Amino acid sequence: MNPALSAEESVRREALDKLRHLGIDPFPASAYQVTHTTAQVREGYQEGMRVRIAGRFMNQRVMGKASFADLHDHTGKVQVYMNVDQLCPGEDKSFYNNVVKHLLHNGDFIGAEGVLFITRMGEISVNVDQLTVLAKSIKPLPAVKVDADGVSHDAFSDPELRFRMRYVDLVVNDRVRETFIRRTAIIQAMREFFNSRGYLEVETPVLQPIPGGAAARPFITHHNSLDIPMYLRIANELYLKRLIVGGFHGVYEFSRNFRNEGMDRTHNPEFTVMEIYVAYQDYLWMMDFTEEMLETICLRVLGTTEVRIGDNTLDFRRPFRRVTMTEAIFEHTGLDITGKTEDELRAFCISLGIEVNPAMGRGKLIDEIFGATAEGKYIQPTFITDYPVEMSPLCKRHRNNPELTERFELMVNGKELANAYSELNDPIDQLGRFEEQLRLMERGDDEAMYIDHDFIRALEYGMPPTSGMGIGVDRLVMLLTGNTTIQEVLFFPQMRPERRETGPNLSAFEDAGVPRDWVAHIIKAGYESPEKLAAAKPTAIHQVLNGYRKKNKLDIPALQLEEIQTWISSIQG
RNA sequence: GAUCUCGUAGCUCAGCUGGUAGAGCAAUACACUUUUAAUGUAUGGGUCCUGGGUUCGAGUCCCAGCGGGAUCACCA
Repeated sequence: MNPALSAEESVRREALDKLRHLGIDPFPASAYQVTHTTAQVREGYQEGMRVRIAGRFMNQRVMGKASFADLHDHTGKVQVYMNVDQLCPGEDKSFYNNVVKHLLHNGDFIGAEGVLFITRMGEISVNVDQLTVLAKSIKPLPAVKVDADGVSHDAFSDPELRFRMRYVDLVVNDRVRETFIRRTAIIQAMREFFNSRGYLEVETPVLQPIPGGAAARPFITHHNSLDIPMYLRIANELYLKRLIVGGFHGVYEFSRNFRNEGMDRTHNPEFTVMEIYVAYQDYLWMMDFTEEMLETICLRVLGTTEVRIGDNTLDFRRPFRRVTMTEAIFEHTGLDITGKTEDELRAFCISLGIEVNPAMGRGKLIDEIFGATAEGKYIQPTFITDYPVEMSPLCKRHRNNPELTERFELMVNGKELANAYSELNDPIDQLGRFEEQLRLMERGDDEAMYIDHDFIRALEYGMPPTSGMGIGVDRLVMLLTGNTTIQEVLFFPQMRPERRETGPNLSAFEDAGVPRDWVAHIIKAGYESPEKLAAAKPTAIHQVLNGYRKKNKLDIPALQLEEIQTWISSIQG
């Protein structure tokens, strides 16, 4: 009877003790060797076959001397049938009557051994003759029921609780487990696609002295023995290019990146990007490669290139449409940005109702126009190519137009999914672009990039022509699992930490000599702290507590007045 | 960071213009040896997020805080 526990939790804790009294360890140490998964039972059914399975005991249906329950394991569930004569062939029926009917609870892990049969209702079941408690669950799982049509009743649906307690979410919501299995399948398909072409998976620093490779606010930490600030990476791009300088012809990394920015349904402070760099290739090749990769992943993981998301059906079948940035803006606004000055573009932005400020250069203004008018319109996979040079400081200038770059972004469902360049490998141009970023920073652009002099030095030693591509893994998983929030595809999305419950301090009572058994009752009786207890008259406490004991039929000795006086003098020190 | 919105039993939710805290599932007890959202009968379970305020009286109205969600902004 701890006031911090719900009635159900108390019942389960009492069941622990009762099991121990019966000589059953609720948390046995020894391994339990299963012979089948529940899926193997369902698929390889043979009447009379003996199986040993293990999993969570769920949704028990007691019918007197017989009962049913579902045993859930990582492959699904199978029904177990327990009747008193099978489980207790001798005179002593107490295992069935006590343990099975009263001391097992929803969510307990059990092992079950028995023979297979099919019930009158036509369900494959295990007629259990050996049942082993493997681990008690002392907190009740949400009571989700799924009916014959697969409809969930009383689903565990509160997003806060689901994301804070993903372990519970995974147990009671099957779809969640499937989403994460598919996430891993997508990543594996991608990895196999790269490996089959001979590209090398690598690892590069997460802790970086300069947060380079992208424009974003970093998380800052401090290295004690070097006594310098360190940054969690916002990107790994500059390190992968160093490896191309070093002679690898193709490298890729699944990079967990960290950005100290807002959180919403498509942004988490840490997120995963797959970046790949291939020597001697350009962005045109990379478009072909990206199409092929996505088509392959879809076929491998989904068996089709079509994906339903919301009201849209996306098709990842090659080839994807290719549109230049200039064409895209013309298509959606009627404006041809070719040759337009910064002032003309700014005026156009204002006419579209886009907020502008003096820090915005020509490239930024074009990007704003695109973002406001065109970006959301590309539902089917579409490559947007040839971005203005100011927006792309790490990208090679376009072979036909020095104001543009050889860059593409892949837009899917109105959002950016991938980003790729013909990588800038001219060290002098690269330094100039970094210096331009510095000027933007001085103009007030807080997203401009830092200069990484070691990276410049690497380029000075020579980097082959290279194309690189980055793809948002979380967003890809969202698309291929039909989810619209990033939290649904991350096991543990970032949330504000829970406030620690500042409940009554139980040990403070024990320190004052109050018997352990009494502490919870004393709090429940209204004395929330030792100080409150000491402020009351000992005779009154004596009467209240013994009255409480009698009313609640507590199985602990009645209190003597002297004991209470001892506590109080102890509290008062 | 801004705006809107939500916070009631273990879970999902009702609770009207302020008047004794409700349901289903879950739990407990009993009955029931092939049930399956098992069923039937009975019982227990609440700091109505927290703290102030208005009021004879607040789950309900007001203010502040905490936490979530949505929409923005920033970004991928």
